[in-house]
Amino acid sequence: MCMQMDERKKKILRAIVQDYISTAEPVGSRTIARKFDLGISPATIRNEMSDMEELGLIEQPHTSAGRIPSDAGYRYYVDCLLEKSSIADDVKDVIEKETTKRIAEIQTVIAHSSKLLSELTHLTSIVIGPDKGKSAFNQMHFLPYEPGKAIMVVVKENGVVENQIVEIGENVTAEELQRIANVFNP
DNA sequence: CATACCCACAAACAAGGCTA
DNA sequence: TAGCCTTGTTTGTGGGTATG
Repeated sequence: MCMQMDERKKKILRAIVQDYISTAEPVGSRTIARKFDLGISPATIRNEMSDMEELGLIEQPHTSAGRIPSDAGYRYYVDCLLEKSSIADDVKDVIEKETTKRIAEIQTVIAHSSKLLSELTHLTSIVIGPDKGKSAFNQMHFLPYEPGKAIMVVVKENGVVENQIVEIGENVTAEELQRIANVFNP
């Protein structure tokens, strides 16, 4: 599932994704060297970035800009670089009880799932259903952005990755965000 | 052991794009 | 338009390895 890549490339890709998510600006080698303290020079980072661009993990908006994560880069980040946490047993029990109920209509299932998620998380829930010509999401992750806000990263089944800043509660922790995402993810 | 070669890395430089 | 930021390329250096 995750292509073989040395640890240094993984660190650089993680830095690019995290910095791009927080700034929404292309990330340069010098920026990475300065902000993430990887113990290597910008020139070395540039060489690694060049390799990762060949692999299709990052891309360059224009000649003199930094790099941004490609769809494949986001996918790799979500699948291979993000650490997943387990769901608490009591939460699992609630989900299992609710999901075994017989519900005939799809709209009711969606509404019911959304309501359950909101009750479990005390947050706004979002349901994305498959639509003609569009794809459903494959994985979802939330990344803390600033107090009261998080970045929602959605990886669709066709590999397309979308992200959006969403409002959350002031006191929601990163662990809680991860738990919410785990409810959606397989 | 001495030498040659390869590889990784860093520094310096030129060039292109963006912005105030 | 100047200054800044970024990239790609070139060059030099140091460490590891192979060979005679």
